[in-house]
Amino acid sequence: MMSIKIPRGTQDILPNDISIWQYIEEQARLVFKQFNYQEIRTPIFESTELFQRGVGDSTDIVQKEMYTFEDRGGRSLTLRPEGTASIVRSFVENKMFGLPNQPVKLYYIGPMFRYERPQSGRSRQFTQIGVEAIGSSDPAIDAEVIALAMTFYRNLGLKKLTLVLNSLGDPESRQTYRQALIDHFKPSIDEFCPDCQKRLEQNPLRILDCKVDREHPAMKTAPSILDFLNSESKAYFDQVKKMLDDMGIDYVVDPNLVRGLDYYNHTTFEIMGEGFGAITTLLGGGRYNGLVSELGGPEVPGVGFAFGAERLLLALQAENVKLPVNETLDCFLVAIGDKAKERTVPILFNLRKAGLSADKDYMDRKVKGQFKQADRLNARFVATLGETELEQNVINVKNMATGEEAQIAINELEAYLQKHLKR
RNA sequence: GCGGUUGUGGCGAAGUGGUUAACGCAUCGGAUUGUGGUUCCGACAUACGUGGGUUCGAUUCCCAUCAACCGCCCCA
Repeated sequence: MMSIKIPRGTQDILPNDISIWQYIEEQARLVFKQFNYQEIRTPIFESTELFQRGVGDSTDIVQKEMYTFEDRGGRSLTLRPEGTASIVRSFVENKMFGLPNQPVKLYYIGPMFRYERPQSGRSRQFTQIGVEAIGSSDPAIDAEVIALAMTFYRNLGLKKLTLVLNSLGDPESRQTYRQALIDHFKPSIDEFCPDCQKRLEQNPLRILDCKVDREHPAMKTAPSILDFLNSESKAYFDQVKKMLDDMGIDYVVDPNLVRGLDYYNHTTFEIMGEGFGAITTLLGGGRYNGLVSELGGPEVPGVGFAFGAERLLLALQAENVKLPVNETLDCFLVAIGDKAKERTVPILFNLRKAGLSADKDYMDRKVKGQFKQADRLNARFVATLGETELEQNVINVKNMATGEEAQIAINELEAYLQKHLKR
């Protein structure tokens, strides 16, 4: 019989690797706290319509990447492909626009799902960590969110980062720019790839993002969004940039930075880093002023970002960043003989009750094997109990780093360890 | 959705159209009848991704399929 295998594009995170995940989440929560963002947890599946309306029907995500299924009640549900739509849904549904604390500053950590061909830095289930600040259209909040992202990465020790910035302007600017793009590309659209031909009417901004036609002459002469920003949009963007300057955060402006999701306007940004061989997007975000009302709420602005934890791990690896994730065990109990083995059970339990991390052998190993096991577990102390110790009610304690040994009364073991584990 | 590479024990990795499929690591045991991270010796191990085909015979050849890795599209 063939054994059952893990679904395509998914991954087990085994105990050996879990500490780095816990570390990253811990660091993220720490920064979020510093910037005063609070955690929110929403379901990993939602009504399909939420993503169709929220993310946008013309996006690749909705057109070909969603895990959609029907439940027994005939409802169309979808495993969330991204976080923002769900957060905004929850914001509206729970009437968070009425809370006294505005803007509402939220973060989330959890799995997302996209039906795609798996490869480096891309799987069908992946982990996103993101933040949303909903309720304020102060450029300072855009800058704050970006600063938060950069702070997090810097804290972890990443150096090779590039912050890429753009503005899509307000709906009016975007509309005039859209028309300008259509006028610009229309004469030569037959020379473009089929995807771009579709994009011309659907979402001409995305043509700029096309890698296939990058060298086409019309691409190079294409108008820049920055020339189409009306005065308010331009002023807004200038303020965001100034605040980043004031905080000493470097960035490059890329007028071709068009994100794949339809809901963005004004500020958009990405953080590029060394992912896997090439430079890649580690994080993406932007402002989404129309989304809350699009999803049935009042006219409330928002801004946020999300990054992929798996890609972060790749970047940390690529930059060879060492993380402090050494797992140790306070004490390992070695027993010699059946009597000692029995006696070891309550001793172990007492250590654990006292708050120490401790373990013993369960594989009937010889003494040497038990010490090897202790070593593998990174035990700081090994307490050995044999016939001779048992007779005198003492136990032999060895410091594994220094090799020092001491013989102490069994009932003083815990106190002894507590004392020597300090420092 | 398209293209490339690969698929042998827990891991890594040789190899062959034909009786028992190398080796290394890991694990366990011994040297050291009660002490680890170094040595030496020994032992163990549900292995040729799956399904067909060719053949007297296939892990090896052919086809298909699945999966992994990488690239494209797009994105986290």
